[in-house]
Amino acid sequence: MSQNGNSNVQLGDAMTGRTGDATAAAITQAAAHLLARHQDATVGAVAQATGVARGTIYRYFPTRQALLGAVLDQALLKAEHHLAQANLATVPVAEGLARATRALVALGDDFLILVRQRLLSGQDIPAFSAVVALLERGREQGDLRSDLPLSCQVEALYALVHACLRASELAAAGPEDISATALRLFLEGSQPPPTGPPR
Amino acid sequence: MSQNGNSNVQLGDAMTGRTGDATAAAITQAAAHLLARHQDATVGAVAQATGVARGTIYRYFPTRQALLGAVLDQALLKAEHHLAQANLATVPVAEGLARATRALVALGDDFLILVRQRLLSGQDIPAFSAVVALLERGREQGDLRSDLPLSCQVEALYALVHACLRASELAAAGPEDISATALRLFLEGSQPPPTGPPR
Amino acid sequence: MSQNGNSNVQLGDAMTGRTGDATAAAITQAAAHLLARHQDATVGAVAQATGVARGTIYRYFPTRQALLGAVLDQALLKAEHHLAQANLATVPVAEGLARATRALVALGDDFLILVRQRLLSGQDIPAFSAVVALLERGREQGDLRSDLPLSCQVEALYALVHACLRASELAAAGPEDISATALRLFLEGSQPPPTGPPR
Amino acid sequence: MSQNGNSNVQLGDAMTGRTGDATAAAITQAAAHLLARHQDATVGAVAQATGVARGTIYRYFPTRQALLGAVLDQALLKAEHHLAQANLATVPVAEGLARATRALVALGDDFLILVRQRLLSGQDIPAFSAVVALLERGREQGDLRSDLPLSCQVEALYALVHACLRASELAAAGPEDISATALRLFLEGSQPPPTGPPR
DNA sequence: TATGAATGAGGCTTCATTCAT
DNA sequence: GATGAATGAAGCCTCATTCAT
Repeated sequence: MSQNGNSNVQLGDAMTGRTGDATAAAITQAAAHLLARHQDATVGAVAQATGVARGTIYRYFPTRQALLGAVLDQALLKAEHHLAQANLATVPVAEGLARATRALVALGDDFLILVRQRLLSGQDIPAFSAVVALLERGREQGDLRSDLPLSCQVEALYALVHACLRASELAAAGPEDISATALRLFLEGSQPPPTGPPR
Repeated sequence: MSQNGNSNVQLGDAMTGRTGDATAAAITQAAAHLLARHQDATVGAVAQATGVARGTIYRYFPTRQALLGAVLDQALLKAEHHLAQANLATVPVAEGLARATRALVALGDDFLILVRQRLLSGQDIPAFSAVVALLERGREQGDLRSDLPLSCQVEALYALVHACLRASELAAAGPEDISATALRLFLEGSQPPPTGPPR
Repeated sequence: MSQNGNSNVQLGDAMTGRTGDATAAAITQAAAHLLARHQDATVGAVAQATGVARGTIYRYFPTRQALLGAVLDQALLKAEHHLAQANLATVPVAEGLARATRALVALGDDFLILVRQRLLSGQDIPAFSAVVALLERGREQGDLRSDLPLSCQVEALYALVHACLRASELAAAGPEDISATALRLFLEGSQPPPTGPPR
Repeated sequence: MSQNGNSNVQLGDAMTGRTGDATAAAITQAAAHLLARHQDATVGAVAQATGVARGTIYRYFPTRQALLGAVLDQALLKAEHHLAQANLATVPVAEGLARATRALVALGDDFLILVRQRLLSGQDIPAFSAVVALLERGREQGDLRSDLPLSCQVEALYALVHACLRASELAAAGPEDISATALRLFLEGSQPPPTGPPR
């Protein structure tokens, strides 16, 4: 599950009623927000954003790489959770694509992180395998065109979600609008609909 | 013309034997190649990729920022040149889009650099204004759907070119295939064609 | 009080045990000692003289210039303090000159630093304005000759203190001897006293 | 004679009528002017001030140190020449001091260079030995006070010449004024003359 | 446990020096 | 003989990491 082998401490602190995990979560969350924008955010910046001292980061994550790994793990976990809840394999392709797009948009920062990781490592993100499987099924069943490489369709979907996420950051659009736009661009493209206005 | 479209080796001045310009060009070219992939490429890495010592970089570019700026300027210049040659404003929208896509793909590394710069600065790249104008014209003339924000369509086009460039890096596809795929995904989307089986 | 006149160790905060101030003071002190001799002393040299790592310098002074500025500021502060305590304006000129000379000699390294700064910047050191005022008063009251430019007399006083400080560095003379010699050279010159041995 | 062992080439160029020494002299002259002000002037600055390329410097001086040595040698030579012409040993002390002061002032940049060198190396400048001998003779013959260390008097004379040279740089005074002022400050000090107004 | 001080490796930049033309 | 390109050693600075409190 964890592709980085990070297993955070999970000791309940009976005294203070505050778990070490709460701090760790705050750190990864702040880090995720920064890393979604600057892949080279410094440990000091993460500490400042979290509101703790630099040294505290190292109490929870032995190295910067470990922190990055934990952020990735958390993003993966969230992605897996969202996509698992979408049950992509059990619904028609059209409905599955709508759910998948909504799920990816809902990931927000974590989607950006995972996609960037994909770009850097060149490897597929395991958490997205359900999406790839959905596209494959769509091609087999004739719901999606199959005259273009699958990999291009995968990239296109991610890229469109990314683009709409970014474009909407300024436009103050809600997640529903974002995912709807991304999905329509993915399926129908930018040509005008052949007959009548788009449903 | 290479996939990068970089063909600026200007050796061969038998009179003076000056290689200064050639060295500067080699540096920016190597830097562009690296920066298209790692925005934080080291000056040492650029030097090594160019095959010169670190100090030599500073003969031509006083600071790292200056080097980055030169790479950007060169990319802008090339983009302007390619797009100007495409005469986008004088042809039908469909043909214009085909030309624009081919031009963007031909930019190669420089396209990646410009798009990343756009992402970081949040500002439009002036060299791409002809493309934006083309999309606007398409929307006005009914050649493109106008029920989605223009900015999303702009982002989508760039994102699809980017995605196809990247996807093809492994697939060893030629620029013609890349641009054709990007254009089809942009116009038609991933739905199967309405009538008859694909091709 | 040491020949350098540096006595700014401010330890002793038993509560917090903080040593930050002490480290900063140790750094500026070591830097002052080096800079009094080599204006181009390396940050590494300062670190070594202080007994800390190079990076530690940057905990306290963001840049080398900031360190130099802090050393200068400290020298100015000490000079102002010493000269203020001398009450030059409230005593006869002869007594004032004796006090001023002793104060300048007591500054030690800091005097050298300020004088060098004066040489480089070409501007007057504000902390020395009381000395200039004293010389002016002496000229007006007839206690000092006024047939030579004031600026030359100012320079002469500084130069003689400087010279005697330097000359005594090898001769292991105490500050009293140094300031007495400088004062006599300044007032009486090197001619033999007209009648009888010098008092 | 040369304390640095530099013996510059002295080949007459029959073709061009220009000796290599002319270039070397131009370089040392420019270097002397810069080094009198910034002891850390770069080779590039010297080249620019001379109006030649950096590489040309290295045709005449194998290293930066060699160039500095040559500048020093030239300054020493000039000092020896000026002081030898002054015949200090053959005239009364009073006249000797006047001549010595004029000679030192006449050295200009070279005086500054030699004095700085003295300060850095801590060793006496051989070219100034005639001045030291003159001061010693003055002390023995009762023309100069001997109740202060000789070294202080030596330092004082140099310091006063230095101070007056510097003070006059702004005041646009001629060498005669400068040396007269320095000499009076050295001999009589800053006290008002005992009887009657100064000449 | 959390903090802030300290460290040192590595990146940017300058500049003395060498080399080919 | 003169030039400008190229090099590499150091110096400045940042930042990941360790340590003492």
